[in-house]
Amino acid sequence: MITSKLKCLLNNIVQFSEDEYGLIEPYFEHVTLKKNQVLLEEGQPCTSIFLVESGVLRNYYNNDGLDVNLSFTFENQFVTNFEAYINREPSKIIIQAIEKSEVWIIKSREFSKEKGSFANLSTLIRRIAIRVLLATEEHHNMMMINSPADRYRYLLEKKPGLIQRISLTHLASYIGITRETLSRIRSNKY
Amino acid sequence: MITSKLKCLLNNIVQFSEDEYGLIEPYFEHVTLKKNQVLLEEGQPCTSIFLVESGVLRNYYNNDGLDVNLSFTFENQFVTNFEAYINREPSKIIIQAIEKSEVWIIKSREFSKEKGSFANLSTLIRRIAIRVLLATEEHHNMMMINSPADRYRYLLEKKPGLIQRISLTHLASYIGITRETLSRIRSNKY
DNA sequence: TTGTTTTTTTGATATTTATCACACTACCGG
DNA sequence: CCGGTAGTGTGATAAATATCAAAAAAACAA
Repeated sequence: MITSKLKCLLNNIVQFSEDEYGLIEPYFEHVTLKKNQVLLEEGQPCTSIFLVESGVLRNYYNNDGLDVNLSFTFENQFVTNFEAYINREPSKIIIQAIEKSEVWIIKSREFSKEKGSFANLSTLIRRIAIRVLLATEEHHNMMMINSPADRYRYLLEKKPGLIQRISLTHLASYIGITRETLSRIRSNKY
Repeated sequence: MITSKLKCLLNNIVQFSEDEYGLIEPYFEHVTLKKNQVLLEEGQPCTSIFLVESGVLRNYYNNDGLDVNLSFTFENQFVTNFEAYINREPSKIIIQAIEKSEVWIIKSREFSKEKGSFANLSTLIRRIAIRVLLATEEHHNMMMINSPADRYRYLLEKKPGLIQRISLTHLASYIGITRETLSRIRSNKY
């Protein structure tokens, strides 16, 4: 069921009519995730885009038993694994709730045939794709900052919410350093 | 003038009719760049997508006088600065030819009004955007590999063409290390 | 060719970061 | 309130990487 809250979120991106909401409704599913529950598993196909209504998702992959965090998705943000989504490959990445989260699953792969006859839906997916792209690019540019301490300071300035809500351990992997080093950066040892 | 070579490149992405080529022709411009010539300058708006017909482009930004290389674009590949393109901001990045290059400038921002009435064009731009996105994501994932030596080995295996055609200095900045360190990695000092 | 410039390599040293081991703290359920 | 567990901080040491300086090699132009 498409709630008024969801409509409000979507209307920020594309204006839908009530008739259109009726048409797209079957492709929206609402789920509640417990802390640490996995939304997209490694090896699974990725046919959906996820929209976080509340809570936080962690987007990571596992490298020899070691987690590498790629992104965190907060309220009103979208996430998916584009590589798996576009190329119809099994996902190499894992998406997990790190707090209790309310998430909308947009099963956009399923209505791809209908998109041609439904311009607004096509526009919605395209705009979401661009948002996800820009978020990836931003993290990418952050990672190109040579010193880890500078990367942390960049986040402090540009993404204070991230620093507040994400644990030191997760943040360290996101910045590309060890827990210990981030702990020392934080206490101004460097 | 839309050449048969360009048609061949575009047909890999979307099938256009001869009539359609007539319509989109005004938005395609062919340029020849000398070595080191700049295609997109810092601070300029970015209203085009670039398609490399021959040669190589370097996509980088300048950080306190130091170049940070973000990507290299080879034959048949597309590049643009999405952040500037989408948000209509001045570009923070610079695109430069590092060899003599033949490039198509696709002035896609200019025909955005016509896109609605021209589904194929819309599809072309969307598919190009996805290609650029996936390339960015791939570099991003490469950068998350912790050790620079492993990043180099990854490129050796997955992108041998890159290693062959890009100078050590440019590669080092792309991998995120100094020239000297890359030189030593290459001669197996580590 | 020759000289000039750019790029790459090498060495010595300083700095940064990882690793390992363990102490400390905060939080949660019984 | 207690005890367990997950998360964070600290110290000592090893490893990786940057920095600086200079030589060697390669590319380029006259």
